[in-house]
Amino acid sequence: MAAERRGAVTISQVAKEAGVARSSVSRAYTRPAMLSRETVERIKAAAEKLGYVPNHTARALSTGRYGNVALIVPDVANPFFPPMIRAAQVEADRSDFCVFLGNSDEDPEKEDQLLGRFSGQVEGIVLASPRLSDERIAAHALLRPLVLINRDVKGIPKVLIDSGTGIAEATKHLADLGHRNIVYVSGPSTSWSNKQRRAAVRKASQKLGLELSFVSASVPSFDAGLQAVDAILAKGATAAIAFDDVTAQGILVGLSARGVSVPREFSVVGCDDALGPLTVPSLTTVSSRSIEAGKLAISLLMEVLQSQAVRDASYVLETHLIIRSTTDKAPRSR
Amino acid sequence: MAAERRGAVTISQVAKEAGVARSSVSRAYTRPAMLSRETVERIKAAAEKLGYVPNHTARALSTGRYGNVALIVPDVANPFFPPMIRAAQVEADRSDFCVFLGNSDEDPEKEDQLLGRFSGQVEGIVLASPRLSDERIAAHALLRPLVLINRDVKGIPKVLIDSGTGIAEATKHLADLGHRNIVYVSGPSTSWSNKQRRAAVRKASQKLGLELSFVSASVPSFDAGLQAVDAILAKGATAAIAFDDVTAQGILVGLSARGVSVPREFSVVGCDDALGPLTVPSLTTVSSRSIEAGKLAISLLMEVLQSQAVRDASYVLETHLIIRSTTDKAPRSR
DNA sequence: AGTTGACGTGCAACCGGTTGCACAGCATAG
DNA sequence: CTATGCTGTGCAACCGGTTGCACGTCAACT
Repeated sequence: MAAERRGAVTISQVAKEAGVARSSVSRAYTRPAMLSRETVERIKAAAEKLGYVPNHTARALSTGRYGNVALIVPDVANPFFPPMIRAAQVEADRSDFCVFLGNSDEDPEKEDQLLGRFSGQVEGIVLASPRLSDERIAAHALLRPLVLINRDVKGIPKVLIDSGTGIAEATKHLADLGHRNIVYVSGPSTSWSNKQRRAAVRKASQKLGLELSFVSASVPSFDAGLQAVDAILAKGATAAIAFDDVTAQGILVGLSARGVSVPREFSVVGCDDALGPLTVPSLTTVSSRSIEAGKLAISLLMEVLQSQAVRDASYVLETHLIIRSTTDKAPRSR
Repeated sequence: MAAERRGAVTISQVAKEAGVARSSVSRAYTRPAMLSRETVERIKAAAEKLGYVPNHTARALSTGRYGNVALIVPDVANPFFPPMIRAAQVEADRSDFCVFLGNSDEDPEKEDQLLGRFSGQVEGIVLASPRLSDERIAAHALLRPLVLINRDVKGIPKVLIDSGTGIAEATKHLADLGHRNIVYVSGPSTSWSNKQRRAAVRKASQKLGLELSFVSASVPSFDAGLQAVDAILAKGATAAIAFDDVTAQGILVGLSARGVSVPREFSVVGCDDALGPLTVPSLTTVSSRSIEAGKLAISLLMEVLQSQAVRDASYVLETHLIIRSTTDKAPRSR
């Protein structure tokens, strides 16, 4: 057959096989219209026979186009991200790009490092829910085209999931059910989404005359939710809105462990619809649109790469409340 | 302060500035011992002054060392994989490698494509739970160092999570609880893990004199589990062992929707411990060790890259049963 | 003093593609 | 029948590094 000797088939081997110059092989792939139909066919046939695959690295060297983009997320294991990652990957694939995935472990410094390491080998970067400072983000954006998800830094293109609308609906929903005293369980302090959600719940509570208090779960995780339960109950509230679904699930399990029945005695609302109907009882939450966000971020990045001009574009995706089974009428007394 | 976007500083500029040959600049970075202390310093100073950063891509082209590895999984969104991905990434980082992540969507053909696309820009590949045929895997292994997770192809290094031991324990556990008729809900037919688990449950059932039947959920997902419930109940069994936790969770929710109480009326066992204590009731399952597998696979790959010799190494990780709350005594009658 | 060899450096070929330019062949226009 | 213009192809330089080999220098050893 073909394709032995330490790795891949090169353009030269294909050229020899097809009896043409190397440049023609190259053109058969990059500008087939420049060649006669016949020649292109012959070259493709030879390539096929030998199992030729163009070498991205070599191409990148001469064109400056790497054909790679990077996606950096704070935590792959957080169910909010995998669907986004997948969508981004599919979208990148459509433009024939490969994706580097980086995981910052919710650590700004690690994020900074990853950005540095990647920027030498990709054409552009999508930074999802960054924990990094605005200044550092802006600095990196100078070196490489950058698109943000859920972060608003001036002059940098971004996709924002506006959970504010959904959170407002959630607050209203709780008020309608008779809750007068609620808790917002906040996420990472450097998270734009957290700030936004916090602000939205505060504003809506004021408007509706609800008593609102805060409990902090600095990292969005099941355990953080679990550990926040005592603090939540101490506030004397009858309902909680959590930063995200994962935290909410921790709260759910923590409440159950303390014998507090949901939704009879206590209502819980999540955010991001990352768990779907998987919890028991199934979680009332705010839709997330993370799939669209991933897709959009990549296509935005592709646009930026095409047009060179760094457009200061923003896409805002609105959200809404999804009512399932963890919210119900406020209990009579507490 | 040179070095803006396009016109990055090259080795030639540094060479000129320092008054040496390009090769010396190169050596100042790769083999400083070959040069006199003085020359190295002069070069480094010039580089610093111009803001030189070595070009990763160019280096890769001439050395064949890309500094990248790829990790391909069937489904990022399946909770079994993210911890593994993270562990792999951390381990790769230790050797200063970047990770490309590929998602095959459980599709052998997509997997084949990804392998082809990546192999041009990485030094080695870790293929987790592949759905591809042995032949294709072997073919790719010829082109690039390859390490498998949960797949046994002769002559290719691999990390296997032996869920057989855990599954055997699970079967015994059910038998001890008085179950006489159980179901194994199988996963993807091309999955090595599935074959292994299926074989283990069959063997243990025979030994213990249990009646065993099979229901197939071709893709391991929540929905597939949900949809398998009718078939499971039709078998007249009192307990089910599912291919994985995600499927088990679907089964759990499906049973609950049909008013079947777990574990009072029906027992369920998952596999992979991907969900931890997150389900309600919390799932009895088989430990997975996916984190170790990810880490091990990368370090194995690094060894292979170092030693060139393609060692036919296998690591086998044993598993055991984790008893939580979805298994209990078999009901009196059914 | 003449050899030897280690050391430091430069030359030039390569890695696998891309691309500006030259040129041959042929059809059409003058 | 010669000018003109296209079309299709090849040549060779280039992208930014790495590396085998050759060469010059100088100290140490016969």
